[in-house]
Amino acid sequence: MSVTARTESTRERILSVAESIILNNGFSGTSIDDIIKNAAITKGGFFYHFNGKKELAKALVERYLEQDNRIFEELFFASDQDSDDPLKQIIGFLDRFATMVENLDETHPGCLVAGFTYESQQFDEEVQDLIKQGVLVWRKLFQLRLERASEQYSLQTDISITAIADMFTSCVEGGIILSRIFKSNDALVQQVQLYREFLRLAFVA
Amino acid sequence: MSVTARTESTRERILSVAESIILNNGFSGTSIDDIIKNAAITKGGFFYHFNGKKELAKALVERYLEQDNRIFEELFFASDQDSDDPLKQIIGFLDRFATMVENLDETHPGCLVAGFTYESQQFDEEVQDLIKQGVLVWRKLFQLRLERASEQYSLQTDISITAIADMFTSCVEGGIILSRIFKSNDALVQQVQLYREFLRLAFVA
DNA sequence: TTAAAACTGTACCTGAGGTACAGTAGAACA
DNA sequence: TGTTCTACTGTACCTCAGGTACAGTTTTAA
Repeated sequence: MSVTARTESTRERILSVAESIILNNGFSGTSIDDIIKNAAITKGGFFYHFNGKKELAKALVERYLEQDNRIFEELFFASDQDSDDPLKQIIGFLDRFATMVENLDETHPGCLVAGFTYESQQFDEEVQDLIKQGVLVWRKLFQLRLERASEQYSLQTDISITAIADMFTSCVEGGIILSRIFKSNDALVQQVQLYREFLRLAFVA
Repeated sequence: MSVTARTESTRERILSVAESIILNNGFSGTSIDDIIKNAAITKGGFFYHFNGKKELAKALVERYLEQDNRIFEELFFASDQDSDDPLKQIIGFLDRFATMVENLDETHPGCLVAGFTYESQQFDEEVQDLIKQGVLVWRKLFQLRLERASEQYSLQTDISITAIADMFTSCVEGGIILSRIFKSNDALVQQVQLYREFLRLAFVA
């Protein structure tokens, strides 16, 4: 194991453990002691990797968005193979996303972006901007295909394509909250399916 | 001023101040000192009204759900006057809700239910159950009317009426998160309008 | 074998959350 | 008018979390 790998695995372990605790206790509700106990590391070790909690927050958001984008790209890559039709690509993506959630062993862990939004004053401008840029990336993923779809299909609503693109994020965030409250992934799966149904009804041949 | 009124106004002031700070800093991120400074009260005064932070949390959720239900009932009462058609009642409600959000001076303050969901381990079973019951009340508000609507209209999707009822909560919670990230109520208004559009397209005469 | 990276261990400071309780202002009631 | 209770204020104190600092130890690459 190289030095880099050793470092990365410890750093990654800290981030992974921190994220899972934070999603259930909030950022302020999670102590560094909580994190180091579960990551099997000492306080000194923690501060070797991160200058403090603020730096951890930034690293967590960066890591979360990277992981998320990787998954989204994979799902869209698979769906893009199936069809050239932009609407079918989106619907394929949503079906794959729903299946992925259905196959989770436990309730969806939650979204760091949403969690941090309800504690936004704890973070500096930089982290808040990272979050905003992250959501804009999700928007773009859908907006591009929805705009192409609106050329081939007749759109049955006046609401902007941008808002319809954001509706994915909205349904997922809303669905996650419902799933956490009801302690079942069904709610999230259903909200994603409902977004799919909306697109099916709003774009007619 | 009666004794009761004096008490109630102080207690109410504490709750109101606490809610607004908590929605921006999280529950754990909000200190009792933060609350008492902004509520112009001493620590002793705070502990006269609440036995501690846990009791405050419970009171906050109870108060939030009561206020929320009062607003929802008012909006539905107004819409129920306009029409006997259950679908039109819901659409009237959504339009009024959207207008209410549009008329807010500042960005929507956020939803305590969503905020607490991302810090759920900080609260005991009782508070978590209060939150769950609150969401079930919102579900019922829509489900009753949607079921009646499904008798008069042809429903264009297989997804359950319950999930369509929960979609209101989902769109609002998702819309609030988007609005907070983009620092504009437009996103929330649009997501509510999109739910309206979904219902319009899903229920055909 | 050496030097740097990746830690451990300890000690210490500040401030938040919370407890306890004695004292006091003001309304209500007799 | 004085009494009494509610609704506080003020103070003092305890514990633990967040964070700092840094010296010492192990691990790894060259």
